[in-house]
This record gives sequence, structure tokens and C-alpha cells, in this order.
Amino acid sequence: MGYKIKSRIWIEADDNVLLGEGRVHLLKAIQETGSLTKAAKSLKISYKKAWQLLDSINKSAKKPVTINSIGGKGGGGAELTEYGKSLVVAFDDINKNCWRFLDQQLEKIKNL
Amino acid sequence: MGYKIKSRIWIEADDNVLLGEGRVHLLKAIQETGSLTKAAKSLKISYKKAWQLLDSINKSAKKPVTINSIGGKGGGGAELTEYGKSLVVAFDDINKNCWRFLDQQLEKIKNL
DNA sequence: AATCGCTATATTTGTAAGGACATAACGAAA
DNA sequence: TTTCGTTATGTCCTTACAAATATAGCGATT
Repeated sequence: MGYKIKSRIWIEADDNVLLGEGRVHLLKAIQETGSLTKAAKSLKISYKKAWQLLDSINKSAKKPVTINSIGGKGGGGAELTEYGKSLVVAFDDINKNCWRFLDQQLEKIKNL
Repeated sequence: MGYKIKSRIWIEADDNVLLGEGRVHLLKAIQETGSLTKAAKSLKISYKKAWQLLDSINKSAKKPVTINSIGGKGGGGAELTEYGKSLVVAFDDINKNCWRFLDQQLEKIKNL
């Protein structure tokens, strides 16, 4: 079996993490479920952790990434802003490009 | 202040980690000091951790990465093989290329 | 055979991250 | 004004991981 190259990328703003793979997963789950509680359950992480992640995202982003509402019909909910949606798409795109780039670079090591 | 993109890459062999940034640091320190004990001290990690890392590296690599000697003049020591040296160089090269690539990709997010 | 500095491990101790749990606050709707 | 399901937060408790410590073993040199 040959070598494999793997990577993890993340985006920071003012030395705070804005987006990483886990955070993007969370945003996608919010987009699908419309609720932070349901998103946490679908990812099998605690609500507290999910809330901490989302709070950190919104604090470090330049524009709001989600809009959270407390109370009201259904008890409230969370949804992505347009900015949030485009961040998710852009992150996925960069990540995939990175994988392709690295697979190509790995050839340098295979023939040593 | 704008966004920054960061990354961490590593190479696996048979689902075991072969090389990552920490492991490459360790190999470089071994190369400079000629001893695992001194390398651990220079990186301010415990000898145990350094030894576990090196053991894991040598177990997952196709060819030996270091040659370790016990006892004898000076009590022993550790040094990189030619293969080990070229792995370090190749990893650094790929890592730097990855940074450049990602910085360029980040532009997609800056103008959202 | 005694010494020395190193590699090679096991065992114990400490610590920080995460999970479980509890609870407050909220606003629409009935 | 009561109910409901959610967001928002604090507190405790556990548990996985890292550090510290201890010790065995090695072989050239003296």
C-alpha cells in the first residue's frame, strides 16, 4: 500500500478560528434542519458544543453568518444568511481544490 | 484585519501517520543534535513523547528513517538515514507549496 | 568490572476538554 | 396568561490525553 496525503484547512480572523471542517458541517446541518438543537442532534454532538461553535463563528465573522431567533412560533430557530451560505460553498470548494493539489504533490515522495 | 487561511498536512501509510509537522520538527532536531534525548529537550517535549513519535515513524515507513544505537561511545545516539533526510526535505517543500496555493485560493472568500 | 549517557519501556500523576445536567429567557399562539 | 420548543448559559463531573517519574538494559571506553 502506498502513502496517502491528508490535510485540514481552516480560516482565521484576528487569530480566532472562523471556519474549519467541523464548523462547516454544523452550518450545513443548520441549513438543513433550521434549528441549532436539531443540527446538534444530527451531528451527534452536545447542544452546548454546537452553540459554542456557532457563537464563535458569529463573533469572528465580518458579517453575520446565521440569524437566531428565540421564542415565537416553534420556539425559535436558526438559519443561514446569504453570506453564511456563500462561505460554506467557498470553503468546500477550496478544500476540494486543496486535496487535488496535494495528491499531485505527493508524487514527489512516492519515488524516493 | 482580513481573513487568513491555515493548513496542516500529514502523510499516512496504512492508516498510520507517517509524517506531520511535529514529526518533521523532531526529525530535524535529531539531525541537528545526533540524539533523541537532546532533540526532545530542544523541542521541549518529554523524552517519552519523542520516542513514541520516532517509534511510530519507523514502524510505518517503508524504509528506515533513523538509525538508533544503544550503548557504546557516548551512550548511543540517533541519526537520520538518507531516506529520512529526503523525506524531511520533500515534506517541507510540499507544505510550502500548499501555503502558497491556499493563499491564492483565499481570494475567493475575501470578496464575498 | 565499573562507569557513562543514551535508548527503551512501564507506571503513576496531573490537567484540560468535553459531556451531562440544570435552568433562565424569550415570543408567538391558543 | 399559559403553553411550547427553542436559544442561551452556568455548574459539575468524568474521561481521554499528556506529563512526570521510575527503571531496565545496552555496549564502548577506561
